[in-house]
Amino acid sequence: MAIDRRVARTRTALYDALVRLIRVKDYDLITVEDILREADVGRSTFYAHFTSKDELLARSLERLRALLVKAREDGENGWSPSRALFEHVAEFADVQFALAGRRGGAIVREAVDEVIAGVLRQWLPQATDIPRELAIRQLVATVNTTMRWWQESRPGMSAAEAEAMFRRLLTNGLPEDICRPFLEPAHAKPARA
Amino acid sequence: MAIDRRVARTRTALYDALVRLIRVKDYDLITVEDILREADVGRSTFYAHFTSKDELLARSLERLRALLVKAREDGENGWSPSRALFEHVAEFADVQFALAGRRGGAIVREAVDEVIAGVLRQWLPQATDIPRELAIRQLVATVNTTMRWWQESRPGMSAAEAEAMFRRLLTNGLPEDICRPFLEPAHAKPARA
DNA sequence: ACGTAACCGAACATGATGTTCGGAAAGTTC
DNA sequence: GAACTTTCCGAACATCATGTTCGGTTACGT
Repeated sequence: MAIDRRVARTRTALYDALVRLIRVKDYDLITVEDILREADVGRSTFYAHFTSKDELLARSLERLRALLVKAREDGENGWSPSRALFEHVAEFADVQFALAGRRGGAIVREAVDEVIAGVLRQWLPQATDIPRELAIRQLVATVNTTMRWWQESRPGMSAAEAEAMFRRLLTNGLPEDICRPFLEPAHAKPARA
Repeated sequence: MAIDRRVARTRTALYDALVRLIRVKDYDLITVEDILREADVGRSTFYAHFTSKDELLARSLERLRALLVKAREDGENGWSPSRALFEHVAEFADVQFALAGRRGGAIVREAVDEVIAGVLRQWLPQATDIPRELAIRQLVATVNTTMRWWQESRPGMSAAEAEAMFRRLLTNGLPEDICRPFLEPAHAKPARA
């Protein structure tokens, strides 16, 4: 009693269609009808499987979760999960678009964050020093930040380099001298720039 | 030739209404009509001032920008801009709601990030070590992460404590031992590398 | 007090969402 | 491969939010 071929077909058609569209236009400007047209699926069929576009997105991100889990289990190329993630994004660099758009980008990033946070909750040990949930969120945010910066400001950079930047940011933090104007009161300041 | 009282009145009425609503319901479930009702403003009037709900949000966040700039200039209480920001959020703790909601939360957070990034771009010096834009984004992301964690997981914590946590995260980064499962391949399981 | 600019609100066009339903077209089982 | 079951289709429909228009009213500035 396996799953009906038709449902599998329909669903992946929808997943693929969404991804294809997301590369080309801001997520929240994509209408359900766009997806229907792209996937060549009937309207009522869509709502038989998903309650909304957002649910489709969330469900289609199961693939990302799977990729992360697999990357850790296989240890392919001796890569860390972190490295695997960056390499993956390098391959599908057009996803940049998904993370870029203002309104839509925020929504997609949020969903991606949730997936990554999910796997990290299973992987990371109890923190000794810092509250665990905070550590997880910070880690996720740093991934997100680095990726976005990489894709937007340094699209030429290799995945390896980007990942190195990420590690540094994550485990060293930011140099204090850069942050000073935010972390210190304004007094001891020479001339205003 | 000052600004017509009516326009000032209308605008602040709309700003206030939006903030009031945002505390109570997810940003993207708020309709323009909700805002109109809450602010007691006519439909056509709204569109005479703003092109969309999102623009209203962005413009109303001018207040936040002003607060940050002022906090730095005054150096009130000898507080750093960072501290001032956390204190401010403590006062209006209900804003937590704005940052929480999934869809709407992501949008609001994005808009807030943009404001903070904007002021930091004027404050932070050239980075020696790390690309400036990356540093800015990382700083903003860390503020965001800490705030959210504070409001969601440790609502009782004082602004001072939360800000201390923020500084630590920002300038020290995360302890490596926590991150290991993400940064190392799964093989090298035995402790120590 | 007068002229002007802003506000109101109802009406309208547009376009997206989500539901319903009968019939066609798989798929699955024996 | 026939019978039974599930899914898919697609058109029609109700609903709701958006954004625009316009004539009439109100309140501002000088």
